[in-house]
Amino acid sequence: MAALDRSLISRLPLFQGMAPEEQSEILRGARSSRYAKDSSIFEQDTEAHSFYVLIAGHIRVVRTTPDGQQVIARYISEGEIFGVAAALGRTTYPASAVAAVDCVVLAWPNALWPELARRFPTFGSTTYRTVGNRLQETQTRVVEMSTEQVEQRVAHALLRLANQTGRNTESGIEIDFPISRQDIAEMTGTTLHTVSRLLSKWEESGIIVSGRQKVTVKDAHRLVVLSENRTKG
Amino acid sequence: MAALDRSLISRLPLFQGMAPEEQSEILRGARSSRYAKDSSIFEQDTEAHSFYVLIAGHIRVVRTTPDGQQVIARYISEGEIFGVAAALGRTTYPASAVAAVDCVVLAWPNALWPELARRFPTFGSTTYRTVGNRLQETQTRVVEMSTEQVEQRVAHALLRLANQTGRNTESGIEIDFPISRQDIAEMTGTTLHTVSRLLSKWEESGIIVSGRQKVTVKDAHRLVVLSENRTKG
DNA sequence: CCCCGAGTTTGCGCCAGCGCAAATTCTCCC
DNA sequence: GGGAGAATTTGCGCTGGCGCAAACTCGGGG
Repeated sequence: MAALDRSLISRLPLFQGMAPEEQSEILRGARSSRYAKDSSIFEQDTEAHSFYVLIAGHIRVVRTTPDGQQVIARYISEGEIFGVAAALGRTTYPASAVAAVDCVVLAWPNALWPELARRFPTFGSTTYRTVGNRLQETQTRVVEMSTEQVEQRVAHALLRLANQTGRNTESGIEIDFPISRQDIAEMTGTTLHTVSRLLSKWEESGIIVSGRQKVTVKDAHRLVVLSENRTKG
Repeated sequence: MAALDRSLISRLPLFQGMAPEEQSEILRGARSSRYAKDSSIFEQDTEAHSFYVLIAGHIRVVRTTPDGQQVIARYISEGEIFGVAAALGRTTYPASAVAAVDCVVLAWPNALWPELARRFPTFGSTTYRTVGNRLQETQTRVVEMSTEQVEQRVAHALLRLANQTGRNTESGIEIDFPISRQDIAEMTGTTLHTVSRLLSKWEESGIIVSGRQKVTVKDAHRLVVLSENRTKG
């Protein structure tokens, strides 16, 4: 903890509106760790012992089916809380969390959750607001998978990534962590082949530029048009 | 409230492990209402003013897309809490709730949530456990839609309905509220035609019997086999 | 600097499941 | 008891997107 930049941490949305001494109190219970790229912070279906805040990096939350297929539930960005099994009364993690790049996280033992939530209501309600957002996002994804074509879903996914984790560069909005065609396929319920074909097409028409594990959105507006392109119904 | 059977209410899982006087205290803030079949308890995207517990009946939670397509998010059974926007810091409902049959519900003004959650931690944590379950179920649904064929998804949906709201009869497990082919289609991301074809096939092989807005599972085991039948991957 | 392997692209054939349309059967209301 | 509308069934043709396979390309490690 001592090594971490306190001012950086106190700027996190999770701690907004809390007095500095309250923040310190909460942070006292945490321990920080680093995770190398591709290492896992926790594994699906294992005993949940901690909840986390991502201080630096990007994390992929993945669910694996019994026959080994993977589905990416979401990406976690800096400042977000994750692995909140404790807050929802679960004893195991429903998915695995894997570092998409080298990461720094804070971890609290689950045993501390009840006390923290009681003593710092802001902390609790911010967490539950996050849970609410995720529930709604997940439901939105169900709706998309039920009603949209693959092209629209991939367009939506890219737009979401660009908004949540996009970095503005001279050439457009670049997704600032390595993401493969396979990853995008696992986010949208399709195959890497189909994603590759779509990205090729979009690159040809100047909507994006892409490379190995890299996508830059050049023309978000046209992507929005694609994502709304009704074909069913 | 006075008219309602107190013993029935105190038996709800939501109130388990609470002293009778605590239950009374909580119930004091509630008001009960009836909703006729097909009437809506609340509407998507409207200001959230209350949270609810279903005392009797079945409720369909539906999300409608901008172009009018509907997706059934879930069914609510007796005893479940729903419309918990307040607990998740939301100001509007993300979906509509429609009575699948005539219903009786208890409603609390959202303003009461913080106080209730603070004074009755059991009540709060039970609610959040429910939210956790729903988040996980919703994610499971995303995984299913990503990795399974339509036949498996419909089989899963029927099994889930049979488990959650099934009524044992001499001829099998009957889903005890009216459910159309269209409803099943909206739960599984397919069309009523495809659902109809599947149910016809299953009826022919004796796995189910079905009629107008009615499905009875006769051979759950074979349905499980179908739901696990790997074809992709 | 070159090689290896992971990531990507692209072609080709096929089929699950959708859209459309029409016929049929309940069920409830008059 | 009969009619009307809603729900369901079924046929048919088509296609989006998947599976398979092979070629290619990039980037990092030796």
